[in-house]
Amino acid sequence: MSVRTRCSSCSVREISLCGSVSNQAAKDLARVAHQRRVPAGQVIYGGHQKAASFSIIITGVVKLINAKPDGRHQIVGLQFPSDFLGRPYAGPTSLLAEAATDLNVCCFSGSAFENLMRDHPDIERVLLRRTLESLDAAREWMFMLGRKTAQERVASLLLSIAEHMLSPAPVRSKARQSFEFDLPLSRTEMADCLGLRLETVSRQIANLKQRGIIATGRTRALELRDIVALRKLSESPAD
Amino acid sequence: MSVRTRCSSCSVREISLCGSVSNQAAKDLARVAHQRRVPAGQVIYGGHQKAASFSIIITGVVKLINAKPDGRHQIVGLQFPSDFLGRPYAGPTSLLAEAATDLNVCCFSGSAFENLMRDHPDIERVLLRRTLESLDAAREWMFMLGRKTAQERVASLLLSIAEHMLSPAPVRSKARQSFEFDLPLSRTEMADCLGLRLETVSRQIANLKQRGIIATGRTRALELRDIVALRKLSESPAD
DNA sequence: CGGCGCTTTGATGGGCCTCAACGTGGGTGG
DNA sequence: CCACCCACGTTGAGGCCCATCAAAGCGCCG
Repeated sequence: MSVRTRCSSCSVREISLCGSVSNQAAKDLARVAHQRRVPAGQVIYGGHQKAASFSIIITGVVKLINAKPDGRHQIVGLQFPSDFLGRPYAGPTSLLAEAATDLNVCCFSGSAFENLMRDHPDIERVLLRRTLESLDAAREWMFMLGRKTAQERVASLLLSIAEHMLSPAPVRSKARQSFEFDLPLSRTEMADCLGLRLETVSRQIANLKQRGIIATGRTRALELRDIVALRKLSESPAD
Repeated sequence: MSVRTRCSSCSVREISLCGSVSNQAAKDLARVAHQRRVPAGQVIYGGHQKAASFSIIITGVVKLINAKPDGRHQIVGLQFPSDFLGRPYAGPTSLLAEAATDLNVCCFSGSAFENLMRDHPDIERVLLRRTLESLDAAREWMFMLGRKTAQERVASLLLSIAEHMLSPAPVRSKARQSFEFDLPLSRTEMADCLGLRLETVSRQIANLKQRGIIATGRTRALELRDIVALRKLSESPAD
């Protein structure tokens, strides 16, 4: 299940935490790192489990879910390759991390990683930067949940996913006007991201398809045919 | 305008950043700190200003606003006494910090503080902890924006404000069943927090008043008469 | 074929938005 | 002192967007 990591061949090394810390810190991290595969649907960490572990996503997408006892829940974050996964200094929380797709992750045991954090301030510095960026992203997301229409929300989500799925290739690149990828989320999951119902998401996607702004293949395949129009729809309330 | 700080008499020292770092770091911070008064409505930092400064709130409340060119905006955070204010490693952002009430803040110049961060890893560690807590709070808020009804939202906001305004006295304390304080926000601002319209907020407050769960004085005075009922309403969709 | 999970599409209703009018309190200047 | 104003809050009436309920289509697998 776990194998020794070969960092030199890691596809996200350059842009992940490991690539942003000192050489010594990177070496120490590598010593306690193991690669793991995680099937879609598996919970990676939950509010109750004490022994948290930390990891870096190599391939795949993770949902962060805020779930309440009464059954309502809201996806409050998506994590993509190179993103750091885990909650240092964790207190009791209702947050749940679940694999949205099959994953490859680079995994660190909780205690080992926390010791390394203490020894290497630059790890903490990088985590601080990334956490601040997550906070910015969360606040952008909050605007969407509070103020955007259903159409804007769906357009925003598709763009946001596209930007992460296709990175480091920039979505704005003039070289191509069209982009294809597989959605990592079901309609239900998209609705859970957006504060909508799955039927509403489905209708909005149908609408975008009808306008020729996107196209969908059989299952989760998606093609963005008019990024400019999609970006416009993601920011203005009406057509 | 600015006066030398007397940390020994600071009312939030114990629970603020200064109180959580090493003695040496606290001394270095004190050397570059100045107290300032900020009138309600003043912008403390905005997306465009390069030279950010950092501060700790001593008294008063600050709104963090995500404002878009088309005029829509959403309050994405409230900051209370002892909270840290500022965005290290800031990039371009549409975020705006504005005084919701008159403030007393303890202010650090941007460059001085960033130098101190480099010299004292424990400052960064404390910032990381606080940023992670802000992220948790933001994700709780996201659930509210995505999934709660208007009534739940208003109840949640009143409770959240009460918990911060009355701290460190715990709201759950059995000693008192009723709590009074002045709301730091107008109806419009509350609506901006909750992703609602001000009329909706007004109606929900009227409803709570009618049930005897809260009482309002003439202006912004608020009394929570039945915390248990309010907490219940903040978590369950219907009555 | 038939069952299952996911998606799509339709019909209906409700919760909140929108627009509008009125009430209220605090400040100002005659 | 009080008329006036203005910002803010309250209350009412109507409509729209999205939730809800329902049913059918589609791809997959045994």
